[in-house]
Parts: sequence; structure tokens; C-alpha cells
Amino acid sequence: MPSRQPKRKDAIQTRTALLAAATESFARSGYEATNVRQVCARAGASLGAVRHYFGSKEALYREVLVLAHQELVDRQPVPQILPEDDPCDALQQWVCYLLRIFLIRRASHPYAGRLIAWELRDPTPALDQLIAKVLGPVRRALDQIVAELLGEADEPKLRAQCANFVHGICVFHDQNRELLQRFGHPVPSSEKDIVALADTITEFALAGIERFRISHNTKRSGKLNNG
Amino acid sequence: MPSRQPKRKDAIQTRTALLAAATESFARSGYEATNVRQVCARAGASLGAVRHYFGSKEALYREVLVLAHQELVDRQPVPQILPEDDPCDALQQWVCYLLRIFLIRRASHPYAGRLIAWELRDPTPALDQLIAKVLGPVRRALDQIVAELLGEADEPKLRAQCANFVHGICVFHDQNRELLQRFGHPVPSSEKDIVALADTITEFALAGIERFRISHNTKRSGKLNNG
DNA sequence: CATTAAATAATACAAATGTTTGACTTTTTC
DNA sequence: GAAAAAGTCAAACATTTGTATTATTTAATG
Repeated sequence: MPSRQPKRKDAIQTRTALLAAATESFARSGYEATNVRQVCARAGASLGAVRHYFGSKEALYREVLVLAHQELVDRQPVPQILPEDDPCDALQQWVCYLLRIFLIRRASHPYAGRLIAWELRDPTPALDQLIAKVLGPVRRALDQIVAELLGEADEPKLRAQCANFVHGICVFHDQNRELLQRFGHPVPSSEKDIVALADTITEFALAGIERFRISHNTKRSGKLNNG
Repeated sequence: MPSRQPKRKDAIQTRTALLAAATESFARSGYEATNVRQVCARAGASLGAVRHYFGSKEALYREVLVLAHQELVDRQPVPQILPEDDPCDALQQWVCYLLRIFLIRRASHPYAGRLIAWELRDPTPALDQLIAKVLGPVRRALDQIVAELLGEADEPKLRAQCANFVHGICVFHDQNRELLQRFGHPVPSSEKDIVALADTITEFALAGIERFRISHNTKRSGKLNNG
């Protein structure tokens, strides 16, 4: 018995290796397409280990999701808008934040963005928890920024719609990679390109939102802006 | 033998029934989640029939896709922009067109929209064909409209980005139903609501695109608009 | 050192599912 | 009307894959 792994000593290491391999696989291929046997193989563990430490594939997935979320929230806090902040800057920050989460493809990048993307594509029971902990706060931050930008024109439905538009533009670049690729517009993945895209999106969105503010004013006090 | 189906006479009917059941299932559940046995059951046919007429599940899927596309293109031609058209109206038409394809949920509505949505989500080898026949022309129409709207500011990259933004806003409402639902913003599905959403999107996008035209002008000829 | 519990690995189990086979029936064709 | 082709169906096959079982090994504990 030349290469026999120590047992009790590196137990935590086996668990950790399983989590790492599972995270990578779930992030890359999603829940359904992830194969427990492959995860075990890459972790150097056996099926019994998964059962022992987590109980089932779904439990393993939940564990992966929770850990990735924690890491994400710790490393990249949601940009909050402060009363003294310029809402235009805030919007740029928000767009940049979302694009980074979903678009950056460095190996060192946390897997939470990819896991969330899968969860949005194929919701599992874990989606609600995800919304409560991550997506909800992120979205509320956007709603607040949009409300600020709309000013007097702010109103629940319009605010939600504008936020949807910004939100939609951002996630489109992640959710439609294949399409964009084939249209000859590959999705940026480097920090620099992402910031540039964020700037363009922000400019576009600011103009769009402003339009509603203006049309609101003209409605209330006559055609102030059109001569 | 009380209820024995006629054979050769209604052969086409068996094939048709299979196609109908398969179309419904692929549109509702996607390729992977569609069960050939269930399709056969609902079509009143057996597994052998699928093998006989199509050869395999994948071949059946391709057949479904082709037929749905043909129907879509026949029934709802892509809105083309003419030289004398107002590009603002054209944009509204385009947005409305895309929203209708993806959002309308009437039983009578053709299945192509749902099938395309699945194909975008989980690309199969059929995606290329789909792009060539349907998505490509649709997108090129948008590019043309955007180019028109950008005027002198038109330039390949900016044009593609603006088109992406419009495109993204539209498909977001389809691809993120679950999320929007839980955020309290259910996606419209009636003709009336869809048109209203299209109007809002159009107004938003027009302002965004116009911003780039303006900033282009100011770059070329000084700050004409700011004082 | 013996007992116990944790840890691991090999194997078996069960269900889902696309595919294939072979027999049987109906229709066409000469 | 007999042979051939087309159509249909039930059952079998093969694979994948999550889960469960069992035995074995290791480490802690008294």
C-alpha cells in the first residue's frame, strides 16, 4: 500500500476538495448537467464521501450556493447610494457591479456570478433564498438609483420599468453569449472592456431615464423644454 | 378488435400528430426535458412511429424547429425599414414585433417564439440554422433602424451596442420571468400590455440613442447643446 | 489495547430514457 | 391474389446517473 491517504487527519480536506470540485462544475455546467461521479473523481473522493458529508447532490448544491454567496457578498458589497452621491455615478457603479459579477471570466473570480446565472436560468428551490440574500438587495439598490434619477417623475411602475431596462441590458450580455458571439459581437470579459461597456450602458440609460423626467415635467407645466 | 386505427390511409395523420405533440412539448419544456414516450402517448402513437418517421429525438426536434420557423416567417414577416419610414416608428414596430414573439402566451400563438427562446437558452446544433433564417434578418433590421437613428454618429461598434441594448431589454422580459415575477413585476402577456411596454421601451431607447448622436455632434462641432 | 465512530471505497440498486428489434397489420402493386 | 412495402406496436436493450449498502480502514477514546 504505497499511496494510502490518511483518513481522519485530512477529512476536512476531502470535504473541501468535494466542495471545490462541485462549485466549479455547478458554475460551469449548472445543476442538472453536473455529474456527481465526475465531481468525486476530480476531488479524488468516492460517491460515499458525497453521501457522508452532504447526503445528496441537491444538498451539496445548496452548500455550494451558500458558500459562494457568502464569498460574493463579502468580497463585493452591493454599491449603496448615499444622499450626497451623484445618482449618475451610482448608476455607473451599479452597472459595473453587475457586469463584473456576470461577465468576468478569470479563474480567480468567485463562482457566485455563474451560479446565480444558472439559478436564474433554471430556478431551483434555492432561488428564493438567493433573491432574499443577494438579488433582492442588488435590485433594490438599482430601484433607489432610478428613483433618484426620475426625480418628480418617479412612480412605482415607471421606476420598475426603467430598472428592468437597465437590468435587462446588463444580463443580456451574459445570457446571450452564444448569440452575440455569432453576430460578431463577443462579450467582453476583461476588466477594462467591462468598464467601457458599463460607461456606454450608463450613458444610454441615463438619457432614457431623463426622457421620462422631462416628459413628466412638460406634462405638469407645459412644454418647458420644447420652445 | 373494436378500435383499430387505419394504417396507410392515416399515416400522414400519425406523423402530423407526432409533430404537433412534439412541438407543444419542445416549446413548453425544451429539448432535454421533453420525453419521447410522453410525446408518443399524447399523439396516440408508439416509439416505433418516431423511429419510423424521424429516426431519432433530435431529428424530430429539427423537423419541429424548421416547421415552426416557416410558420413564423410566413405569419409575421420581419418589419423592414423603408427609406420613407420614420425610424422612430420603425423602432417601435421592431420592439413590438420581438415582444410579441416572445411574450404572447395565447394557445393559438405559434410556438416558434418559445422554441427560439429555448434554442437561445440551450443552443443545439440547430442554432446556426435558426440564426441564418430568422434571428439574423430580425437583428439586421434592428441594426438598420439604429444606424438610421444614430445618423452621423453611426459607427459599427456603437451601432451594435445600441442594438444590443434594445435587443437586451426586450428579451430580458422573456428570459427572466421567474425573477420579475418574484420582484412583483409580472411580465405582460396580452396584446394591449405588450404594446404599452413596447412604447415605453421605444421611448427609453430613442432617448438613449439620441444621446450618442448628440455627443457625437458636440464632439465634432463644439458644445452646441450645453451652453 | 479494545471499542467505537468517522471516513472511505467498491459495488449494487433503481429509475429514467433514447434506441433498437422483431412480429404483426394494412396497403399498394404487379 | 400474392409479394413487397409501409406502418404500427409491444417489449427488450443499453446507458446514464443519483442513491443506497456493505465492508474495510483509520483515528480517537477509555
